[in-house]
Amino acid sequence: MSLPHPTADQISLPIVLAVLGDPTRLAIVRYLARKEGVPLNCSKFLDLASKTNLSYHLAKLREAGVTRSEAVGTSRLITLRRDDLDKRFPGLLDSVIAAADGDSALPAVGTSEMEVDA
Amino acid sequence: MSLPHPTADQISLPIVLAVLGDPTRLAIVRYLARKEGVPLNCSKFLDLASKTNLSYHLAKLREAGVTRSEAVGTSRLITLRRDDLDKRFPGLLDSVIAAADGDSALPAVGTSEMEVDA
DNA sequence: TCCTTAGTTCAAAGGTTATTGAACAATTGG
DNA sequence: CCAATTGTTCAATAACCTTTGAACTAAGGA
Repeated sequence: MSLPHPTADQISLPIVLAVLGDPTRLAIVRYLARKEGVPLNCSKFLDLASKTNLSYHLAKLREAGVTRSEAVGTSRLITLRRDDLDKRFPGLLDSVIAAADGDSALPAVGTSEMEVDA
Repeated sequence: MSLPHPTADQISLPIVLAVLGDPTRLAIVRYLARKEGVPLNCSKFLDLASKTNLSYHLAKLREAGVTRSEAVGTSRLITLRRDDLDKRFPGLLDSVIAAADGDSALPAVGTSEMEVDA
């Protein structure tokens, strides 16, 4: 873990909610939840935003404590901080993801290129 | 119900999350959840923000579909739209409120003047 | 009718957010 | 070493958010 992350107890509910309130970031989190346990690099999200913009949104998610980013080579391996989020806000992440999955106004996550590699 | 409200299926998850991501609005929702069933007028929230500012935040909550505002005389009676939120996003509201209650960084809700009248 | 109470609307200010392209750094493979 | 790959930083822009005070509307009571 190379980049600055908040500790579990520094994670703030209003900030988490505000960060998840952006459609691009919510899509990133849904994507991560689908592939839970598998660290993904930024390029997996290039269909959601430009490279520059992704860097911005991924930093927001990391700073809020929603994701963990580890530098490996020239890549960043990104994972959901489910353990810390569940400890801090039990049930919240699951109900947000379930709500997103049930919201027909949001694009379905996990089509075509999700399966190109594991 | 006099003011414009979204229908249940117009309620958008990202908008709800973004709206709840503001500390003042989150406090209002916690307050409403504590007094669930009892319609509150705006003056009940004057310890959270100025009258003008409250008008702004309550409009945001109403437009997002989080609250219902009914005009009665010169008052607005405000209630949580728990029925619609639960139908649309099961468990979300409860986990947000529980998370807020468990977040020691947020001020405790429902002290002193909550009991002045029912 | 006049005043008070309850809340909204308006315009302005100041701040933050999202997005972009260009330039940059760092690692890795040839 | 050179070049490609991955991702970040910077500056700029446009949009949106929050907060404020002053002015306003609408209802209710004396």
